Amino acid sequence: MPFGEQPAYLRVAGDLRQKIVDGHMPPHTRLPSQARIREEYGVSDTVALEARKVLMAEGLVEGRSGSGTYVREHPLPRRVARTGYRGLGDATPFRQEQSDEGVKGTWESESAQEDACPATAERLRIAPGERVMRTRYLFRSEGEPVMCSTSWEPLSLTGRTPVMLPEEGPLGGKGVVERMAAIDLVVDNVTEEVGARPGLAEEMSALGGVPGHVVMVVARTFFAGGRPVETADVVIPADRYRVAYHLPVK
Amino acid sequence: MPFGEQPAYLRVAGDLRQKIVDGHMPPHTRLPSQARIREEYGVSDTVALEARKVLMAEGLVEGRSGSGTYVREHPLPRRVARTGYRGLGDATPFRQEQSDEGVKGTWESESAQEDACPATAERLRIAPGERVMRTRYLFRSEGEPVMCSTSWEPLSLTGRTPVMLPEEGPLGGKGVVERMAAIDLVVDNVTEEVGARPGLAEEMSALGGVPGHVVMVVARTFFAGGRPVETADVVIPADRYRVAYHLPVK
DNA sequence: TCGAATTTGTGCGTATGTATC
DNA sequence: GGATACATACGCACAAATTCG
Repeated sequence: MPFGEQPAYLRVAGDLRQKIVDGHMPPHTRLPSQARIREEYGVSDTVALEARKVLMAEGLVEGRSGSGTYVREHPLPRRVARTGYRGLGDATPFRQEQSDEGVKGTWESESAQEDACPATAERLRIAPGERVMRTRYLFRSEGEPVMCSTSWEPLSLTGRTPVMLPEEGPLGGKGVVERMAAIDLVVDNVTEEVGARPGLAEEMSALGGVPGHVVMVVARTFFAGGRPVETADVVIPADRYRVAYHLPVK
Repeated sequence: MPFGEQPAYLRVAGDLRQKIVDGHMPPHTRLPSQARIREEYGVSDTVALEARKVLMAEGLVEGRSGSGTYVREHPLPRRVARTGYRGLGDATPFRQEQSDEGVKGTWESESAQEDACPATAERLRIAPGERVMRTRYLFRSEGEPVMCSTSWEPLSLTGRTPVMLPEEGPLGGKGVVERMAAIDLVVDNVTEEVGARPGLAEEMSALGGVPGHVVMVVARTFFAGGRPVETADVVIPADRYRVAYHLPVK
């Protein structure tokens, strides 16, 4: 390989990538077969294979054994979890999207008491093993599952109050801010930490994707007077959505 | 290959992975060399190579040419891009981290003029093809590359002013807010849209990873009086970092 | 329905360049 | 400089899946 040049398989991958992002090879187009690549670029079988592997790892194409290698759809991600928390009832990212963009949303939930695991305990600043209310959500937009989340609330705060179960009673489904207000806890701060990783098989089957697709995980914690009152992990498929924040400067 | 068995390279990779997560091979341990693997598992050179590639793609190990393949530190994700934009000079996520966590950071940059592509034009609310200043950054912390970004500023705002080049002149490297203040543009708002996807080969080689590792992309736009003055894509490896936001409620 | 051709995916052996020790 | 080790590259073989006549 001549001096200062990039490896052949990256050069081939780069050329094919260009044609994909340029639109010369729209989604569902079949890439040249390994043999064709070998001929067209004058490279070996190994180089053609490695080039395809790079594009597959990047999620741009998908190999179908016996058939070919195809350009995948790259859907325009929609915004979700638009923040600013400008009003009551904006408690979950989903309810926000609902109000912000007029999307009809529905959700299912399931609550149960459990002992706080160490990670949850640290986020809620309680002792590990203390009782918490865990609620799992699956949010849908027009019937399609779009994200799921798990939230935890310390029972030392909500136990034996009307808002102990997030989705039941007069304030059921109203969001953390309103529910906590009902028991004289003024939610005034929230932290969100956004991470990303390959989706687990469980999550992706619930969200209608395939394992290995990238998901974003928003670890959100609500505070009332410096004290954590709820924390949640929101799992969002990254190929369809973005998490948007709007902040003042200074 | 016998019936119902997984590929040899996955079997070898699985065995090595077990030893790593079990703690039998703690961080900084050197893996058996390709030749040793070939002998110990009775497989070919290719299989040993593919097995190492799997572990590298999973981020568990890191190959150092001429030296060996080493178990990587288990990366507890650190916070980055802590927001709130509480003060001047907090213009880039990196500079924030610098001030927030006392991390010594350095960066390289390279600026050039170009025509705005349609996507950039929309974000800056200018006409496609209008001239912009593009600046590419690679940020390092203690020598290690941690994130990279590309920013665009309309030359209709900064052209023929002392702050046209972000990293030169008296305000070079001072951040968007201060630089724009110097030409009487008061930056008062910022939007950040967080997405995630598999990293491209180019990005990951710059960031010390391999293609396919998950990255987060923060699309940030600064506004002055409702008008976009700078937009940037910040690429952050998701296995090592999280993007943290702290927001008031209401 | 069968079978041939194509294509991906896996696997083997080898050779060479280059970084590190 | 020499030995070691990774990284790239070439050429080949075969199984499984798919496509198509």
